[in-house]
Amino acid sequence: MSNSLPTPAGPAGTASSRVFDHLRKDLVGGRFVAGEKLAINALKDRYQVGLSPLREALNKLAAYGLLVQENQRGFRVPKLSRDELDDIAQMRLEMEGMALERAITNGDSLWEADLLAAAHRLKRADITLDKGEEWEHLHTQFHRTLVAPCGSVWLLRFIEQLHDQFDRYRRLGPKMPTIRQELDEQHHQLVELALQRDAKAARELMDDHIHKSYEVALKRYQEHV
Amino acid sequence: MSNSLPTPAGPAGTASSRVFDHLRKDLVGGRFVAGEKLAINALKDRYQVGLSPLREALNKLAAYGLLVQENQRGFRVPKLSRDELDDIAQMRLEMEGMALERAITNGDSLWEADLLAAAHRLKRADITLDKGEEWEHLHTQFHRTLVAPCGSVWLLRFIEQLHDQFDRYRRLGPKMPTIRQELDEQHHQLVELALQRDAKAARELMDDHIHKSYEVALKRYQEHV
DNA sequence: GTAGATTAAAAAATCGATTATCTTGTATAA
DNA sequence: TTATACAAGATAATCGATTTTTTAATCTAC
Repeated sequence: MSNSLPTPAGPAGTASSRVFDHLRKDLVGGRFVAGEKLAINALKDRYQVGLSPLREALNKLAAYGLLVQENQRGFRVPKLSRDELDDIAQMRLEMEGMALERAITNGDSLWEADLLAAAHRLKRADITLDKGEEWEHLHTQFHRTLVAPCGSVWLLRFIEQLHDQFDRYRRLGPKMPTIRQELDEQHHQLVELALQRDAKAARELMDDHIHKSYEVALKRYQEHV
Repeated sequence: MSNSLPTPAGPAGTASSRVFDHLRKDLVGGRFVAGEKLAINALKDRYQVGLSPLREALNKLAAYGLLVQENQRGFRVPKLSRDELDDIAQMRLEMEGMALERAITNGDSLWEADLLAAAHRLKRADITLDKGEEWEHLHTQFHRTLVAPCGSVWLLRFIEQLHDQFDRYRRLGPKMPTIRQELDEQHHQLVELALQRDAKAARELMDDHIHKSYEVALKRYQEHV
C-alpha cells in the first residue's frame, strides 16, 4: 500500500494531515458550495490550524481532485455538472466491475470474513443510527472491502478517488428511504454472490447497484441546481 | 478540464507550481534514486526556492503518487517493484485500450489533424535530436493526443498518472535502439488505424505497443536492481 | 556484550510577518 | 455612456525564524 493516500491521521498525526482528513470529509459531504472560492483565513479559524499546514492540505486536495487550484488566485470547490457525474458513474462501472471480478478470483477466506463483518456493521448502523457520518464511513468501508483483494493498488486508488467524487453528488440531498432500502439489500446480495464466487452475476449486480446510485445522485443534482 | 492537474506553469507561474513541474519531470526521469529520502534543505538549494513553496509542491506530488509522505518523517521517492510494474502495465492496457476505442468513436477531423501533427513532430525529433527531454515530451504528447477525445476527463487523468508511473521504470536505463524503432513504427500504425476508424485493430495494436514497452521497462528494472 | 535510557544533533512541521498579486471601487477621458 | 487608468484594500504566496519530533550517538545497568 506504499502508494495509497495516507491512512486517516489519529491524534498523533500532523496538523496538516488532520486538516486534510477533515477537509476531505467536509468536501465529500457537501459542507461547501460547489464552485465556491475558499477563504483561507476563514478556514484557518474553522479548522483551528495555522496557514502553513492548511495550505499544504489544500495543495494535496487539489492534486487529489477535490479542489481546483488556480495560480495566484487560491483554491475553489470544483463545480458540479451532469457531464461529470455521467463520466464518474461510467468510470465506476468499468473500474469497480473489473475490481470485483478480480477480487472474487483472488479473495481468500479471510476476505470472506471481512466482507461478512463489513456488511453486518453496515446493516447494524442502518438500523441503529440515523444515517450520519458513521453510516457513510461504514458504507465506504464496505465497498472498499468488497474490491480489496483485486490485486491492483492502482485500481483501488482510482476507485477510491471516484467514490469521493461520486459522493459529492450523491450526498447533495437528504436520504431517500425507498431507494435506499433497495440499495442496502443489494449490499447483502453482493456478499452472497461474492461468497458463491459467482463473478459474472456479482458484476451484473454491481452494475445495477452503481446504476441505481447514479439515479439517486442525478436526481439530487437536478433538484439541487 | 477543470479537474486536471494544472498545465505547466510558465514564467508567470508561482514558485510552488514551477518547482512542482520541475520535480515531477525529475522524478519521472529517474533523477532520484527509488526509495531515497528527500533532503528538503538540499532540494531548496537545487531548485532555488524557499521552504514553503517547496513543501507545497512535495505535498502535491505525494497526493499524485510520485512521492510517499510519512507523517513526521518527510518525503521519500517510492520504491520500484516488479509487482507494481506489472500492475501499472496491466492498468495501462485496460484504460488506454478503453480510451482509444472511445477516442476513435468520438474523434473529429480536428483530432485527425492533431494526431498527424503529433506523430510527425515525434518522428522529426526522432531523427533530428538525440532522444532527450524533448523527445520524451513529444512522446507523451503523442499518446495524450491519441486518447484525447475519449470523452472522459477522469479516464484521461488516470492514464496520465499511469504514464508517469510507468515512465519511472521505462526511463531507468539507456535507449535500446532496436526495440525503440519497432515502437516508433507502431506510433505511425496507430495513427493509420485511428484514421481508418478501425477501433478493434487499433486496440490490439495498442495492447501490443504497451506490452512491448512493458518488456523494455521490465528489462531495465531487472538490470537496474 | 546487549538492552534500555539519555542526550545532542538533525530534520520536519509550524508560526508570524512580509512581499507580491489580484480585486474592487472610484475617477477621468473619450 | 463606456472604457481605461489608477489607487486602496484584500488575498495569495513566500520568507525567515521557532517549535516539535525524530534520529543517531553515547552511556549505563544488567
